[in-house]
Amino acid sequence: MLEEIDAKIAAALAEDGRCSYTDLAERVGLSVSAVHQRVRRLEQRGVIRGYAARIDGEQIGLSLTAFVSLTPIDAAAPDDYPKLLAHLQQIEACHSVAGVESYILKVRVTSPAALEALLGEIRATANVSTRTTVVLSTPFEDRPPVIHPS
Amino acid sequence: MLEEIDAKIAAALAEDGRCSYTDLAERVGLSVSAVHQRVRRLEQRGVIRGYAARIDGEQIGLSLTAFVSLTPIDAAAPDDYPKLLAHLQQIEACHSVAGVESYILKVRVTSPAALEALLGEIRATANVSTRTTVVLSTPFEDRPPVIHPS
DNA sequence: GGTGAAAAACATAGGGT
DNA sequence: ACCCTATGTTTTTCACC
Repeated sequence: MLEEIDAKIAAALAEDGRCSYTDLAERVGLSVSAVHQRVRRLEQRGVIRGYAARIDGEQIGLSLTAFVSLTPIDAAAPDDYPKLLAHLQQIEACHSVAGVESYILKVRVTSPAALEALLGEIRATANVSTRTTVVLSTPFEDRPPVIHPS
Repeated sequence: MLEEIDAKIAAALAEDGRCSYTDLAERVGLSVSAVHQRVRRLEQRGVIRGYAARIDGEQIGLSLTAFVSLTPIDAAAPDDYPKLLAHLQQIEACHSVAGVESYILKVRVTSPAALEALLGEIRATANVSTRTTVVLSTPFEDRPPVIHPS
């Protein structure tokens, strides 16, 4: 949880990751160096885990997004699936979930053929059965979180 | 699709959104101004849609993540659900999907009570039934996409 | 598309309150 | 924790190839 000024800073950077310290300082009413110090503390504390350009998948040929749910085939512990799957770079996210299935993956690929190949690799790597939900369109995504103070 | 140098630049910025033009220039072997120009073109073309700080949800009190699937209750066209739902800031992403359900939302809230309240708002706003899958842990998330040239 | 150089803006570290 | 100042870097623009 964040104190009010830190919340404002984090919110501003979540929205515009390249916002200058000078801008931030004006917005929150502190000096540039005070803001700089606060940002570094937010980074050290792990509140800010890094910065990223938001890339449009379509424009770089990743036109197919899907959610893939995993169900273990034998009763082996699914605890290390993430480690097994991490090398597959088409997997953008991996969530352990409560429900009939154990994990939900979000994947992005160039084509149905690439999806088929990826699913094969996932099944082979982790010994799971998969259920895939294809994304048709994405009205919005990656919206910055609401950051409330205190 | 991107030409080789643009692909390198986009990949570098996807990984570190605050990477300086000076650094980028060294990596790709061009002058600072050439790189600057290319980045601006990538931004204009919409390949780079912005920059964001990666915020750790846990650390700002958003300790509960879930996927919410929507099924329309009457046969009304679900085309404008996204517009209806956009004002709910706890919804981080909204995907239209192929499958039994029409949409998948990714939501982040502070508590089970907040999730309950949010689901009520979603149902009331969009006239849908919901199916919710709670995230237990997230081994990885927001990994930068693989950007291949050409 | 690309370069290089100059001006303006910014980041960063140090010392003081 | 914050402010101010000084210094080095980075961003940005522009004239030219």
